[in-house]
Amino acid sequence: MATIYEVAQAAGVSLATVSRVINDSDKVRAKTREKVLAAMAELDYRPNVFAQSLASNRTNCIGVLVSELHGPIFAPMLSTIEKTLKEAGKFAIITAAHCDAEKEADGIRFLTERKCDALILHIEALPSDYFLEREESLLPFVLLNRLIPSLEHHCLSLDNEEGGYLATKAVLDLGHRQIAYISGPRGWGDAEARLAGHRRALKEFGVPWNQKLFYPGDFTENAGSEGTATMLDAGVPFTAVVCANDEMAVGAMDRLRTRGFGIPDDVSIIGFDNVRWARFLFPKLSTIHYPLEDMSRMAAHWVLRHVYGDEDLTIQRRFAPRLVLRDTTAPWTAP
Amino acid sequence: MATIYEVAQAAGVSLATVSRVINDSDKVRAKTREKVLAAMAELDYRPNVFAQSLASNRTNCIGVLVSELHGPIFAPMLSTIEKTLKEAGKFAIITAAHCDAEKEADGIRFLTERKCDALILHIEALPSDYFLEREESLLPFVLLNRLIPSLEHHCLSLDNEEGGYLATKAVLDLGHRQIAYISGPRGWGDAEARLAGHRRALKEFGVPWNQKLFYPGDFTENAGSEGTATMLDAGVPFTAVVCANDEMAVGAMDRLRTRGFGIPDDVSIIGFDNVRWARFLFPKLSTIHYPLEDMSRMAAHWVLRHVYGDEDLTIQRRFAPRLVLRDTTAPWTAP
DNA sequence: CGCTAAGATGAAACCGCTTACATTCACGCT
DNA sequence: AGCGTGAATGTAAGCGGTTTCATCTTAGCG
Repeated sequence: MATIYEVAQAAGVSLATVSRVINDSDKVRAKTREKVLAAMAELDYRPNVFAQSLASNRTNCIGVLVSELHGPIFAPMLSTIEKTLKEAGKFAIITAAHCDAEKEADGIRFLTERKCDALILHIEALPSDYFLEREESLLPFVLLNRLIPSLEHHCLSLDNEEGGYLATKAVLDLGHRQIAYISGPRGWGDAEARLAGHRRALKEFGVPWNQKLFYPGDFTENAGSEGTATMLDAGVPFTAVVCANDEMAVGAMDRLRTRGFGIPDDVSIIGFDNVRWARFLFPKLSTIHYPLEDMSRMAAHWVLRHVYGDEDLTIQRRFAPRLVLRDTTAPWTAP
Repeated sequence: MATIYEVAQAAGVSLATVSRVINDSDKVRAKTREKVLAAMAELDYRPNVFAQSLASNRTNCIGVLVSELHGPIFAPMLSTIEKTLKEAGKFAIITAAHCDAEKEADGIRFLTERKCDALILHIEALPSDYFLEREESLLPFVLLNRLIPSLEHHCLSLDNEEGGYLATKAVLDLGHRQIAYISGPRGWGDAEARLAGHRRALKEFGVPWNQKLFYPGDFTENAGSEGTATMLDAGVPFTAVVCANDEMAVGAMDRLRTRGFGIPDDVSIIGFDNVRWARFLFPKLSTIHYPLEDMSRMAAHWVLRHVYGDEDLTIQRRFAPRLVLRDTTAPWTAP
């Protein structure tokens, strides 16, 4: 592979000049630039990324850390981030941390070692303090889907509470009053916020909280199924089940069906996230739309704006969920 | 950030020695090693990846090129590859090429510029010749899901023909004789092979080919839906539809349902791929299992074996699809 | 036509590490 | 004690760029 030195020779200039045309910033006479470009083309020259990064201490890489590479949330997220960055000539370095605090810290360390210009983080386990303590020392970072009070500038987040509210309000508006709820893991920000929204809706409609219509799930299909069975067996009848994500809604649907309930004739179901396959289900799943692509794109824009100085980009930090009514929800009418 | 030089000073040795303990290969006296490690810990030293790569011309990075980062095939594939490599202390650099020959070539160029130690490629558009011409000049590479005759060593592939055969045979075995087929894009290797398997099964059972029971799709849900409508309108009755992937099967199911057909009572459906949500559907989708995780892991192993010399790994290059019978297929009995 | 200043180019010092080769060290033997 | 030897360590030359600063052009102007 040709080096900058050979290009310089071929073009009859010094390496400094070649370097200048590579970083097409400095003043190089048009004629000289031509010569150099010609030589570069001739030799099929490609700058050595490592030498560049070593010398310049810049990498044009943005580190992206997520819990998993697969899954209906992360995969589209990565896809959007990568695409947006690539369009801006930047490159994403992706790593997975598997919802483990230590691995998340490792991941951040890894990306830092790689001298990324910035970090886009979807943190699941690391406490907010981690970032509060490091606001200054860490590379520039955006947190996707977390809202840390005094760090708002770094946070892009979905209003999960509002989403939880919208989901439950949707079935309340349809006349349901006996509503079961399957939550995400207790203690997780998203899950708690969605639950809080649920409770707010109940309160607003004057429906008392009933512990027997609550099941603490873990966002898996299995939890949806088990939770439904448990609540069915608890003896308190319900006409709707609100799930904190679509995955659990699938489990709930399946279990209800095997127990002989019609959806939505006997029981309405609503999920959360609006993952791609939600509309593949039968009946098509009503759910809360999580503007995942918008948020992912915005994370990339945040970096382009704040790290690379693209002033044209406007940054939105707070995102609103949206109700998507499909076929698993129906009005409730007294039998 | 501390440099190797400072570590050397702190430990009272030369940088060469520090370098030796970093690459813990060479003979360093145990006591010296201790001193150096202590100094490294003391200074919280992290080697500069770029300086290392520049000097050594090795990166510990494996380039991975796929069509998309999202989707039920690519996301799990990336996830598995990344995980396997990480466990071996290697790192994946991931890039997407969006099914475009030029972008695929760009992607390979990109990964080559980054001086990856090897390439794992899921190529969609680039012709086999590209690789035949470059077998020598390219970085070590594995092709996922393509079988190029004289390049078998580089190819991991699924027996798509056999998969196509199994799918159609499954419904034939159930007594169906009027079988519609929705294929993938004509000209794509996978799609053509699956179709060939379908035809082989038909022939084996003495069922004549009927052009009206064939619809050339494109692997999208919409194609499944449109294809089904088209064939329904063609006037040739059918009792089963075999789809070249699960996505199209969803479309087919939906369309059949809106036209008033029961699944599987009136029409059986079988897909291909066994994507994660296939069992979320109702009825649960019968399909052909694509051993995606096995193949992805094997791609990582190929690299560990052939590039990093891990002799313990055995490499399997050919993978067999497997029939997964669930609830969308039922025996056909004359009305 | 000569002088000046701005603009274009070049020389050389780094960036932080690896590695071939030279040097030193420690130790067993005669 | 002196020597030979292999192992441990040090020296210094890159790896391929960027960037500061000095030097050389060039054009404009009196």
